Amino acid sequence: MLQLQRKEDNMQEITQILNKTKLFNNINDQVILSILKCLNAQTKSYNKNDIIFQAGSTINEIGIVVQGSINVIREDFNGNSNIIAHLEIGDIFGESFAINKNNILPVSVVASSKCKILFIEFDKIISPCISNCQFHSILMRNLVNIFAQRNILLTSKMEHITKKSIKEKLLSYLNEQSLLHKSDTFSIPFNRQELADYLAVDRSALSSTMSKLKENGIIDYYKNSFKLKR
Amino acid sequence: MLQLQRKEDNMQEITQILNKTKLFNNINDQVILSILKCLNAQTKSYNKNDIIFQAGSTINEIGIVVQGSINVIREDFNGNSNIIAHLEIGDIFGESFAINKNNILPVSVVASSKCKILFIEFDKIISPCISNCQFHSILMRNLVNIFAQRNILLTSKMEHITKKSIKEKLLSYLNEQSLLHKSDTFSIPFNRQELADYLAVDRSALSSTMSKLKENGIIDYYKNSFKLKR
DNA sequence: TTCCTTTCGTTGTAATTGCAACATAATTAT
DNA sequence: ATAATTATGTTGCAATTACAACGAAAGGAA
Repeated sequence: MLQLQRKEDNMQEITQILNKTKLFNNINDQVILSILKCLNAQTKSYNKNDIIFQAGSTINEIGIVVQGSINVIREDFNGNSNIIAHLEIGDIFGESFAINKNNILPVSVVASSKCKILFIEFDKIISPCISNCQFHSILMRNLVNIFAQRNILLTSKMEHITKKSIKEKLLSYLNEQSLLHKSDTFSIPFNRQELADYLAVDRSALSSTMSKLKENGIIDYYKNSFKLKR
Repeated sequence: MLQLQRKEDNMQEITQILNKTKLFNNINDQVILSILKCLNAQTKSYNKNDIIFQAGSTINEIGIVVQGSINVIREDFNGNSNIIAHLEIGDIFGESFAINKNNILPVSVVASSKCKILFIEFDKIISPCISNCQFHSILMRNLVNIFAQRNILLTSKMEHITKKSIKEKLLSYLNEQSLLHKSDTFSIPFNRQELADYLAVDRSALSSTMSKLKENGIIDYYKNSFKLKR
């Protein structure tokens, strides 16, 4: 059963958590406090398995986990539910959907433990506040930054994954890394398993492909250090 | 050779184009004109093959195609260039990178024909303007909407594509469509080839998979109308 | 209608991949 | 140093897929 508790929380505790998030990046604690007031941010507490957002609905608030953890799940037509993300303290959710009431949630958000969520109305973030506080625009910029960053990551990942063979996927990724490092020699932030997961391929098949590429003199590598040859 | 021409354009013509774009959605022509002035938007003309944005650089302006067309290309380490997008009149580019000077362009933008680009400084969009014009926030909202929309599309596509078999990819997609239509019967906006491209699989292999699923009574379909059974 | 074009389904084959199982190397803990 | 754990490489096989080629069906145009 869903149980909600709405109460005035100690916002100072929450501030400690928020100042480590991307949304409140570059904003000091006192200012965070005043922004929270200005935005009329509210917290709600949930028990394990309580539904925070329901698939099929629309929302107008973004959520930030300030205690406990939550799962983002998708239920298929047969009722099988699938965890597609696990979010912990400091993580933000709902931002892509809260912005537009035409966006229907394709997933549900469920408390995976006793947790506390800070909600902020999207409208209040996006509209200049009455007092026209100068830090509002920093918050706004941080928000757009979060979107842009995720967009860049998703787009480039998509480019790699849509290639048809493991070889192509890998080289697509390595080429991008090479470009970003402006060098044919660079390190990547993944181990083999993580790289395989990122490229959505089997780890051993990836290892095998890498070996062949090394054998053919196309790449060289040791652990997570790579060199593109030719 | 790169040839730039900067001149005062007939902004009224451009307004006709802009009012059909997502960025200037819900903004009428006169207001667009005043926004363009407020943002000090500038146009530049390019000849075919001129470089508009160079990979490896950083940018602080978004671009909107108002004449001709452009290509987004990625060059690999061997110098082979790959067209990854073709943009036409009304299309926006650079928005994910202009927001943050730490974001290095992994792609180049090149004129694929004689073209004219409208540039708007991202800072001017994101910071409240001095005259605090009321439509600035609409523009801002439209921008964030563009980000959010693309995010949603990319995220769900990613979810489907990362599945390992064609069957799983297809069912993942169909389940989502079913959820969005809130029905087990629905139409999709793709023909077979487009669906195959979207899921990054071979068309005939997709057809074959679909036939088997129909045979096994898991789905039913006719052209682009589908029904999930059980 | 008839012709033409596009879309879709089917089939066979070669190639690729996932998977499991194991070997080896590297890292960490004791 | 030794043991335990983790990361990486290798191999064979079964399953899946891409690809090409073809034919049927559907839709449009003359």
